[in-house]
Amino acid sequence: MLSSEQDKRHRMAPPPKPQTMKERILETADKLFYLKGIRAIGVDTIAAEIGISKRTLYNHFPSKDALIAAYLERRFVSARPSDKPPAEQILATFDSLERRFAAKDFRGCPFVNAVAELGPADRAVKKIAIAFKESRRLWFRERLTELGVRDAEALATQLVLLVDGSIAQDLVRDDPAMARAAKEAAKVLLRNAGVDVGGDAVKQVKGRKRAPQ
Amino acid sequence: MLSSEQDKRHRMAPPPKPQTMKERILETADKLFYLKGIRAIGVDTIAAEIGISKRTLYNHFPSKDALIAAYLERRFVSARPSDKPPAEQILATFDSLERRFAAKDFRGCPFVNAVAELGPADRAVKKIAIAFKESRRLWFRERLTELGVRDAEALATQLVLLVDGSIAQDLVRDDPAMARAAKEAAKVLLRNAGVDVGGDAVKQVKGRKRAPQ
DNA sequence: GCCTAAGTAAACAGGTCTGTGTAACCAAAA
DNA sequence: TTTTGGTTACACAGACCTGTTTACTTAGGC
Repeated sequence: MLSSEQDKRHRMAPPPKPQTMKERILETADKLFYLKGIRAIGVDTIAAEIGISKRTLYNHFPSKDALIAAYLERRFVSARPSDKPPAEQILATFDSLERRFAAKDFRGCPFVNAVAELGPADRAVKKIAIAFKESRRLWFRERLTELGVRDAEALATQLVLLVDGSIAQDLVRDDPAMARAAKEAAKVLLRNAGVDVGGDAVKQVKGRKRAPQ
Repeated sequence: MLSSEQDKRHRMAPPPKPQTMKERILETADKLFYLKGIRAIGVDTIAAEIGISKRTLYNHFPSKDALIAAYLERRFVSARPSDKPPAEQILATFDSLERRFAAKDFRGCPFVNAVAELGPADRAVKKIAIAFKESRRLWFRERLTELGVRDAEALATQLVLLVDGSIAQDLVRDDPAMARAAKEAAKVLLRNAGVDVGGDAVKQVKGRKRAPQ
């Protein structure tokens, strides 16, 4: 007989369930952990927020620790490649920071927060936090090397200090201007290293010259 | 144990007591809150560490929240006056940071940690954290003004970013070199503002010149 | 000697947390 | 049909938390 009901395989539109249960749990855990704090949120709260039973949550993650680890790993997204010139990419980092600060759901660096909350004894958390910080430092270093900066290693570290400093300051002060201050400081440091960041004369540049933009 | 003398100091209190019970509670709370985290330490643990009953603790502090507030206020020590030239004072800040990073009991900024742990909803904690950050910024600004720096306001903010950035980085990486990196960045920023920090030519200085100690 | 203040010990109330156990349910697959 | 697997609802264990209560002890000051 011809089926009066629709083909079961393509029956419903994705809107209600576009993602798997595991993803839904992770997404909700991310939101709550980040916004309210890892220790402040219990697994009950997460399950209730999604509307599932706690048992289901534990069917997907063996423990809260595993959920925390998955949360941090999910936050560890690598930067997308960009075709903009390296100096612009570096400075754009701070613009992006400023935008994030302005959002009302910004609550500092999830990795720093996790280490602060869970303490240094939690090796798993610390390990991924270190990996994240190092990856960002390497990202800066790569761009600086591209720019021909002599001591890219040291300058990358200094830029990272500005990033984390502005994040910490914004966390307590809620002042997106911290990102702009960091950007200005970064410009000075870059200029001092011979990078052309526009707006001012440069002491001396390594032989290679870059076309503006 | 090594604490036979220390024990005496606590036990056999000479007429002018070396410290009152309230101070002992605060000192212990400070150590544990800072090292292990505020949420990780219960009042029982603090009382047990001192060897007093929980009731005694509650006789001195009406609630754990009050103890937390007292802990943070105790951490809020203002800098001692110094007769060294301002530029040296500023740079010495980073040397002091490096020394603190090297100590094994360093665990980041207690105010940032408290905000990260307790969340933005805890207004009392956030308030004192903001006050502390602002006081440090003003300390920098004062010295910069003394040095005749034009935009002391902006530069003070940038120096604060370096301080907090190195603290955050050291918290996750345990790398005291972060303080040195911050110091080098600070030197560049100061030099750029016309301050003589030694070791390099200065673009242009405001009329006032300081004797190099 | 007596009184007061402070501390001790231990239980307790009422709450939260993580994680498990159990029985029922429901839909799709075999 | 029966089976299977994911889910729900709910109770529960065991631990820990803040804060209180009760009853007892101790040390000085009068």
